[in-house]
Amino acid sequence: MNMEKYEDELCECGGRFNRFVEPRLLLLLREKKSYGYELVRRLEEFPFPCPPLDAATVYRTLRNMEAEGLVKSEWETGESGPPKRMYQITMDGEDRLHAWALSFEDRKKAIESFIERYNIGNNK
Amino acid sequence: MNMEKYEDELCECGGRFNRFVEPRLLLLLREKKSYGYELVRRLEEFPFPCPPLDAATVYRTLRNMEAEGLVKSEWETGESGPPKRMYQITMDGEDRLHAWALSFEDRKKAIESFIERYNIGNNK
DNA sequence: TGTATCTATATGTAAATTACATATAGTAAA
DNA sequence: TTTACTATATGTAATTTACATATAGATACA
Repeated sequence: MNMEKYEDELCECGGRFNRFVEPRLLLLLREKKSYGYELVRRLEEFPFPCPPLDAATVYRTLRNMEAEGLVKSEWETGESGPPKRMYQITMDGEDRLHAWALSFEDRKKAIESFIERYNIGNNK
Repeated sequence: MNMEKYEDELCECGGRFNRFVEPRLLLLLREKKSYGYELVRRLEEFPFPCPPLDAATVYRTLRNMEAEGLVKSEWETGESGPPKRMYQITMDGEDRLHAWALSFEDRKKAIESFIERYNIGNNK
């Protein structure tokens, strides 16, 4: 654990990992079809206290999700700009999103209980 | 991403990583001095929706935390049983715990907003 | 025309977190 | 004496994410 890095950049987001890339992408794609470049920016709509995800992570996660059958894609050539790989959510993807939502309820309770226990012993 | 594994074992805890080992250990050690073997069991007091952490992770995390100055340890030989490495939290550790608590507030809000946005588009 | 910027996707590599397997050794109980 | 419990530790692998870099078409602008 390199904690200089941790302290400088990451403590404000409550840990480096678990940025919830998959559930956020699934939720955005349930709302409408989209593609990597756009999703990078739409991910910032969520008030996750983290710096923006880099594009590489988003592109790679989408490809992995497609390999699992959570989303599917096809190339779309518009009037302007380079072609986009358009993604849409599948039924398996909606099921996975539902599982994420359920687990988030539990996680919320866990965080609340941590905060409460922290406050009990806090003198400052 | 190996999602067979994910689905079988991990979806119920909202993701494999970010088990919050460090903040939970810091909170337990602020309450009282303790040692690895005991902490493994005390970690289960938290209602984190996850399977228990294995001992190896706890021992290794404690050593890493000591290398960062968040805790300090000394051997303690009791009347019975093998000697224990007793840990206590340092001032740096208390500061880190405070930073964790603050970030947990943000994370709670992020999770709430995710759940809310999920429910808006949910028809089931 | 050239060049810089924006759009868009992709791969290589490394670091950080955690899981699983295994090793060691003293102690207690059957 | 064999088994189980207490207690710590290391090796290795999988998973998630960060950072660097590459490619290439489209657009703006000098």
